[in-house]
Parts: sequence; C-alpha cells; structure tokens
Amino acid sequence: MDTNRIDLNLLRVFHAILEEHNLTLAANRLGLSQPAVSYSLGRLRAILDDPLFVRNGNEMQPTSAALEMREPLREAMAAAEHALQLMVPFAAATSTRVFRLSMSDIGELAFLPTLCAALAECAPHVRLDIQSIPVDQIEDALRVGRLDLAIGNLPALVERTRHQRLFHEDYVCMTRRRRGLPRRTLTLEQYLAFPHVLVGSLESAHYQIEESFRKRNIHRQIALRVPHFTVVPHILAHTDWIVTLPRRTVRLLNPADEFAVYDLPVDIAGVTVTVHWHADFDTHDANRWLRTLVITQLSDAPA
DNA sequence: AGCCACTGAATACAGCCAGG
DNA sequence: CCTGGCTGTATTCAGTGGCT
Repeated sequence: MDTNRIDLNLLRVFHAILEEHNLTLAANRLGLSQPAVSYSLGRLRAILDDPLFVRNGNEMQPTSAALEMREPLREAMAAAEHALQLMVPFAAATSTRVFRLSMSDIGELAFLPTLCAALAECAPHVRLDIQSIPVDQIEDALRVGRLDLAIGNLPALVERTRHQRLFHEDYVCMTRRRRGLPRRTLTLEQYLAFPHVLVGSLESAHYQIEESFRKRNIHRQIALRVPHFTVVPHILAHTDWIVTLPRRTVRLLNPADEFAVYDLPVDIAGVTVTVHWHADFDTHDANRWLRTLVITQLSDAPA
C-alpha cells in the first residue's frame, strides 16, 4: 500500500460511509453526489487493497479492516475539526464550536444544568462534548487541545496546569432513613460500625479521602467500591450501608430527603473544585470565553 | 415461487478545471 | 493547448420486500 497516494479527502468519505452505512446518505452528508462517493470509495479500495464495505441488503457493512480503522479515524477527524476551529475567531452568538470538558459523573449532574442553560442563552450553537478522562491523562489532553477544560477536585493537576478555584466543600455521610438511627450526629464508633460504599477508583480524585482515613489509622469496613456517584442512591435504598461524599453531592442524590445525612465524626479535609486549562490556551479566545463562563456560573466567589 | 416496484451501489461517459 | 483528476448525469445492475 502506498500511503502517499491517499488523498485525505478520501478519509472524509470513508468516515462518512462508516457513520451512515449508506453511500447516498454519506454523499448527502458530504455535499457530494452518490457516484462521487462511490468513485472515492473505489479509489480507497484500490489503494488499501480491501473492499472496506460489502453490501448487505440496503446497508453497507464495514469489513474487519474498516472496523479496525474506525476509532483511530474518528479521533483523527475530531482532532482535525478541533484544530480548524482553533483558527476561527470566537464569536459566542454564532459559533458552532465544540467544547470538550472533562468532569466526573457527579460533575455532570452538578454543573451541566447550569452550564447548558447559560450556553443556550449566550451561545446557542455551541456544543459541549463531556468526557470522563482519567486524572493522569488530563494534562496531556489539555495540552494537545483534546480537552478545553477539566472541572473537578483535581489536586494532582494544580501544579501542572493553569487553574481557578470554583468552590470548596466538606464531606458528609449518608445512609437510608430507618428506625434506630442516631438523630443528629454520628460518633466515630457508630460511623465505623456501618459497611461503607467507597466511590472512586485508585486514580480518582475522591480517593484522597481514603488517604486521610489511613493517616489517622481509621479503618472502615468497605462493602462496595463503585466508580461513580450516580448509582449510590440505588444501592443505599436497598442496604443499610453508608457512603461518604461531598456535601453538594448529597443535595443532588437526595432531593426527596429519603436518606439521613450526618456530618463526619472525624475532621477530614474537604474538596476544592477547580477548573483547569493549559497555559498554551491562556490567551486563546474561545478557551478564555468558556472558562470565564464556567467561573461565572459555577464559582461561589465569581472572578 | 414468481413477479414487480423500489432502493441503492456501480459504471460509462461527459464536462470542468488546474497545472505544465 | 493538452492531460489528468475529479465530479455530475444517466443508466445499469443487484438485492429486498410485498403481494399473489
């Protein structure tokens, strides 16, 4: 295969067929005629020496070779689109830019309603692409522009990226309401008597609370470790377990007040939620506009 | 099972255009 | 002006599904 022969426009065609499974729809998407797409596909087939798609009824099914190319190609197309967007001066009212943000599942619950409402108001054509990227990959993603901003409790990134504090909050604990629960406060003994739900993986930001307990030589009985917060209410509703989580998160997960919430019986440092970006984008129009919006909308001490 | 209408890919051919 | 690459129109071919 001679890759020098590949006209990159052919990859656009290939990508469109991968998405549509249909040459006519792919042609519509690209603003070409169906034969033009067929011709391009023919050239790609010759260059790559693979049929790439085989017709199955009214559908063009990708071959295994085409499927192997799908993800890398999708990423490449997204990166190219993103790169082109960087060259266009940002005008909120008319921009169709896609902003990529990283946040946790609970971040989505807590931040997206506010952010989306603000966007609908002042940048109605802008799109958000929310990704949950492992903490150790966020810095790279911000640097290469694969992410615009990362929002969350991300102490590991504070030294390595530009950031702005949004708010600070303490931890509380939550369990299903039932007879026999203490009324207002939990003693440490009572707290430790519960089986605990631990939220977050070893890489996640909330794992730092584990460190705090370990340093104090406090050992909890972990009944379950889950990667996300959103499943927690469903688990607590069916068990007598307890979960330790940030106070704002409780408001989101306990809107009907069906769970009992207590202050922690130990003095554990809370979390500081920050918004992060890469220094290379300090003066970048669109990035600056978005982070200003995020800070204005989400910060408890607006910039 | 056979017929028919419909849909969609492939192909033949012509026109346009940029580069040499 | 010629050539090659690309695209569009018109047409053909093949598969599918409904109907009898």
